Amino acid sequence: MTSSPSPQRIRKNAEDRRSEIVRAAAVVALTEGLESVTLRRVAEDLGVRPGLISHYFPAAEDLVATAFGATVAAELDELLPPSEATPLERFRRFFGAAIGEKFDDVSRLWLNARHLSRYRPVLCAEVNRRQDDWHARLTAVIADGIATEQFNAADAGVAATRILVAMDGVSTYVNVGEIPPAAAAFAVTTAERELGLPIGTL
Amino acid sequence: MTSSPSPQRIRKNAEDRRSEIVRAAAVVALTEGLESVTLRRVAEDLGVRPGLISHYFPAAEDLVATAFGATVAAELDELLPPSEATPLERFRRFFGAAIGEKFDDVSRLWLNARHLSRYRPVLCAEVNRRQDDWHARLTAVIADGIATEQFNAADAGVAATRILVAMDGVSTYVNVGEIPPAAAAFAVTTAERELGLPIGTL
DNA sequence: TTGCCTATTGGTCACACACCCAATAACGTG
DNA sequence: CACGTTATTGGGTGTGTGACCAATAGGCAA
Repeated sequence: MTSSPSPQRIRKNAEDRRSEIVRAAAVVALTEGLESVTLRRVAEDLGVRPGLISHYFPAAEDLVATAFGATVAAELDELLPPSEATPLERFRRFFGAAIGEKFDDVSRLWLNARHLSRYRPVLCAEVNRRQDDWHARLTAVIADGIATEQFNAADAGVAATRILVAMDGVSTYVNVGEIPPAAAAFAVTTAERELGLPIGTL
Repeated sequence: MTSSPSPQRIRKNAEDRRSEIVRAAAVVALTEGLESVTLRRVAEDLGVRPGLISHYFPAAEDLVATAFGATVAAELDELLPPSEATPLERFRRFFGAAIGEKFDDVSRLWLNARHLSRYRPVLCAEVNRRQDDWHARLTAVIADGIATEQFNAADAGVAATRILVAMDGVSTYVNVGEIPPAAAAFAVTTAERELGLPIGTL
């Protein structure tokens, strides 16, 4: 006698169920990629029928975009949180956290999303939104540093853009073997140069 | 009366047929993405049965990797051909050609391949190979420039890596709307700095 | 010309996907 | 307690994929 397949249906509050779905989708997105975020896959993880996911996300693409957005927003808050610390300290924290296994997963996710944006307009819009969030948050920190004369840069927005481009360039290699040291250091080096900091500060 | 579906079978030399298949797959890869390189799709483009593609590429993944490799190799030869020109001229030609619609397609392809490498080991190996080709070719040009004192850089290989990372960073945005000017200029700026050239040289 | 090799066909199989819909059961409200 | 809303199920449809295979026919060599 196998354990009962628990055909009991548990009815939850709509909002709770929805966020539960998004959370499960986000886990799949982060660990296995956005292509693996399917109605079946998420339903299976939640021990629920695929039709239920369809009920909350009539178009599967919306779930994918939402899962991406939720994951990336959480990561931004973790890497560059609102804080009383000095801009320099915040940057140190930022680059300190931006290494290691977990960050690689997020890099993979960005790469994934940027490629998939080619085919999925909803995801594309979400990527643009989150990209702008990052740029704005980074620009604010840099502007603060310029105002307090800890940084030396002509234009905070331009500096933010360049730092982000450098980071995106490095994370491009996340799926293809080892990242050469010269490439890995490029992001930090770029930041130090753009912010007018001595080498080795960050 | 529709035109006859031409059920006549044309038997070609194996090598010719094979390269014909790779060429068709490369076109699909460049215009519609590596995910669209399927047995059926390529067969349809050639007016042939899917089984025939299977005959030449028993594993579909091999065709995908081959199509990517062929496309990228051709692009490298076009952008950075063996030449009698000076290193500076070759760089000017390089960045001159590295803009416009066609190059965007190649950027998309790289992004595509780098993401897909996450799941497909054969493609991953091919990406690494082509990446090394690019790095080697670029390093050679830079080393030439250093030897003839047109460039000023400590390490040709490191300079090449940094320039490539910057370019990859910029091309990251190819699928997501407009590329901000500050980002677009970053690749050229990086090259000028790494090669010890005055701004605006390239 | 005969006969072999294999390029090529035509079809099938199993799988995974999104989407749709009718039936059902849980929950809140009267 | 009865009723209506809706979260949830179960199943079906259509499409796309790679892989596999037996039968066929084109071309080359003896």
